Amino acid sequence: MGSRNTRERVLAAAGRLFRLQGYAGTGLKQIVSESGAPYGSIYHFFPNGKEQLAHEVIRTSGPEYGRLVLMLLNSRADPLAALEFAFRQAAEDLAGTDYADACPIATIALEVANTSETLRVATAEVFADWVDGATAWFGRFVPGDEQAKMLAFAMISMLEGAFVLSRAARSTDPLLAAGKAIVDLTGNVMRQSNVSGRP
Amino acid sequence: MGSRNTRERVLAAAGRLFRLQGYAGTGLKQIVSESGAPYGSIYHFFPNGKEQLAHEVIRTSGPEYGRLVLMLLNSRADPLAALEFAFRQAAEDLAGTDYADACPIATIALEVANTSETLRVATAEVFADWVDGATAWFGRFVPGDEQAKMLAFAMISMLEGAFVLSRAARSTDPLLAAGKAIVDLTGNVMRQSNVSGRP
DNA sequence: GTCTATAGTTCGATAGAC
DNA sequence: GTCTATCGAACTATAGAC
Repeated sequence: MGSRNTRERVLAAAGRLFRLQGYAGTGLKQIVSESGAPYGSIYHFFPNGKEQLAHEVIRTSGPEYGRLVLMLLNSRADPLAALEFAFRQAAEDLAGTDYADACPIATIALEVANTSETLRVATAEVFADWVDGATAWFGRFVPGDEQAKMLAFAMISMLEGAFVLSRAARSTDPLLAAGKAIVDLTGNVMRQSNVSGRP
Repeated sequence: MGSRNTRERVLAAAGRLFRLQGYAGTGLKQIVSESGAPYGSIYHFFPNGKEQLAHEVIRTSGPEYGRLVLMLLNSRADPLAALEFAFRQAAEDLAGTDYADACPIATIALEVANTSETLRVATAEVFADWVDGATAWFGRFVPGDEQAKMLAFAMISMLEGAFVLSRAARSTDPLLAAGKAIVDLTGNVMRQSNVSGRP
């Protein structure tokens, strides 16, 4: 049966459209139209309608994007080179997709923060997992969980914020500046911990 | 005549609702309902309808928020204390308004980045003005326009991104961590420029 | 079980009463 | 000029044919 296939095509189309137009700005008709599925499929696979569909988009594309970023970070042995590479890659992906492929859940997160408790919690859990993963990654290079967590918050906030500015300006400058900033910040934290005292 | 008054009440209600629910998620009927204005007032004051209304919201609340942040930064002589104060104040404002009062145009910016060229350009211009203002502010403490501009991008990106995470988690932790990060980063840049060479 | 047709509501926008 | 009533087109959700 193409069931499983249809379900995933609907999810993929919904994810793409939510990223591009937001949650409220995307209609179910447009989703089935783009995925080539009949309208009834939505309520067959997602009985709770649009909210359940968005919930599954958040819980699939969110962790998926987190794994992608971690993979970029782990592709370089030097942490500073890895950070620089990850942000440059994010910038190239963004510019190469007509400034569409940024964070898959940020627009939804802002839209639903005060309108749907269910979806807000789902986005919060995704971000929390990202912070945990990034904290573990930074923990390999800086001592102390507080400093690693601070760098994790800084990196993710910087990435999310730079996505807002870069998409608005249709320029990779904010993302590249954000990459330089997190590289500088991380380098300074590493340097401070390697040197025990001051001359 | 209460005309001018009605127009501003509509603008205020629209700004409030766009921040809380986004652009696509807010209906014109809800805006006139909350502002107490008759429905026809929208098309009387904003002949181009919803898009023109959003355009004016962006071009009024955007610069207004930029001035607020610059005022917070200028309220302390020490730049690091000023940065720490501004981010702490943003965190308190957010928590004190049920996590509603974050950036007035970020949600709209993400929603319209690929759907309305007119509104995208409007948000881009607001962000560009913020970056210019912040670059001038940082320029008072670090030498070189490139470094000041990098810090300006970093500060604004960090603020915007931390707003996303803090609103989703209903926690001020991301904003406070972002504040600590930009303080550290700025302090390091200032220190590096005060010391001419390395031993 | 898969899909179509449609109900019921709300949207942005406008015509026309006053 | 100010406002009300309503339009046509979306929307989400569902009932029911096949």
